[in-house]
Amino acid sequence: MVGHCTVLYSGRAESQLAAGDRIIVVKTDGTLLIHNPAGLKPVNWQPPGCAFTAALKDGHLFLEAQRTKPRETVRIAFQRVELLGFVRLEDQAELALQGTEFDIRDTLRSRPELVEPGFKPWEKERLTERGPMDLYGEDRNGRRVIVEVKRTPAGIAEATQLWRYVEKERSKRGVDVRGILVAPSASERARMLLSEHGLEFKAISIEYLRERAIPLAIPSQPSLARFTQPDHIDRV
Amino acid sequence: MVGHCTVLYSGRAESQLAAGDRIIVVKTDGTLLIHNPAGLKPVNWQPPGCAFTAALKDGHLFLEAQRTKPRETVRIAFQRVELLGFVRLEDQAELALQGTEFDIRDTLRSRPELVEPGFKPWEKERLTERGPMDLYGEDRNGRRVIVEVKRTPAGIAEATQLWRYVEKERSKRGVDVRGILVAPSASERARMLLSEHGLEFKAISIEYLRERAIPLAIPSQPSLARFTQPDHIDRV
DNA sequence: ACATCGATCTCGTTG
DNA sequence: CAACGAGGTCGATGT
Repeated sequence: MVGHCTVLYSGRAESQLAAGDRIIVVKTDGTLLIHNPAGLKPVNWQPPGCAFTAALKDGHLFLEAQRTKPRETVRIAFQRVELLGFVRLEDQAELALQGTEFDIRDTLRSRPELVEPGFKPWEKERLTERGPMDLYGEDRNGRRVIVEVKRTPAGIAEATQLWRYVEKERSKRGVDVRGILVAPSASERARMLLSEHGLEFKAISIEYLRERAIPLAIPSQPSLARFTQPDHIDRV
Repeated sequence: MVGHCTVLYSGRAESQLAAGDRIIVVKTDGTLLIHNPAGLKPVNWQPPGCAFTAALKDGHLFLEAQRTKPRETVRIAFQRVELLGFVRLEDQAELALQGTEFDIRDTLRSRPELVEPGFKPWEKERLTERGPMDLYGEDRNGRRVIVEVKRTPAGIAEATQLWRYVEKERSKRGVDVRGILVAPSASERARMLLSEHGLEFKAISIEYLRERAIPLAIPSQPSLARFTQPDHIDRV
């Protein structure tokens, strides 16, 4: 739908939105999206699973989306409906995505020398009382090594995360536990925190890793052949 | 737009999406949204600021959205266009939102006794080399107090965040620095980490705080009167 | 149901 | 511009 409307939200927080033109999407799984003319994120929304009620009063359309757990309500009052389309959609396809942290961790597990020559990872996602460690193993000298992997530039929060794991492990096993933060880069403060606690940073090039990644099985999609870019392009 | 299409994404990561029916939204600020029939989040997207190119080839529509910084491309190949609407949207309204962490922090700053009787906060956000602290001040005995506020149940990450701030302050000022995590609740592991480092947890009720909140100026919106729920409701 | 963590996070703020 | 942190985060995974 497209229309001129006001929006009220009440639940974990509260919000009010005065009259304006918006794009509204209602999905069959109980999702509601209300989009401004600009911006990526919806100005208001409701996650899947909510119940819709609609009503007409004085020639105006009202739409309400309610969900429980938590109890939240979004109410739309239309002053004018500009466009209303109804389409039954069919979509079996699943998104194939490569380049996630998960991929990087798997690559490093099968090519541990990229972290450090002699590194022997024992486990990935080792669960501890301080949370799950990305990689856990030992170095060439038999010292315990905890590795935290990031696909984006690491900040102080990521350094702190590694510190959290290592500190507990050291208190249990003694000081002989190393911690390595593996990321494309690290902020100055992140490096500071690492060095203050005897932790290490290892820069990795994502592009380098991608070349060395275990080739992932991409679902066969003959239709993708259609993506050959055409010769003539019209600027919109 | 609504149509049967395939989607390729390449940029910070890579993705392929086989043919299916989707809802596509193109905004004038250079935003692209591609939505599955189900789910809140778009299956593919492009943030504001990208350039669109469109083309027809063999009777099929192709749409490409490209942005720089980082260089990313989303390409859509339509097998069939089910619906195409074009509307010029006008929207001056700004969302008014209450109940954020910012609101809670302001409430606690003007009613510091809700954190602890005798607590005297000094500044709103104290910027340090370990990041900005929510509240900083002293208790009734003149001891330094660092407060980290959360509006949602606190986990180990939130406890670690407070720990990060306090640890640095202690190393500079001596051990006499207190840290208090203020949140609706805290996980078992979060409480464990706090107690292991001499930090404290203070439970607050969001509802209680909302009642005591400084009344916020809600923008005058006469149109909101239209939100009176109608008598007759039709279930969709 | 809870806890933890990644995300093509996005978004605002601040230095 | 980078960095840091919130988000009505969402969503996926494991206990």
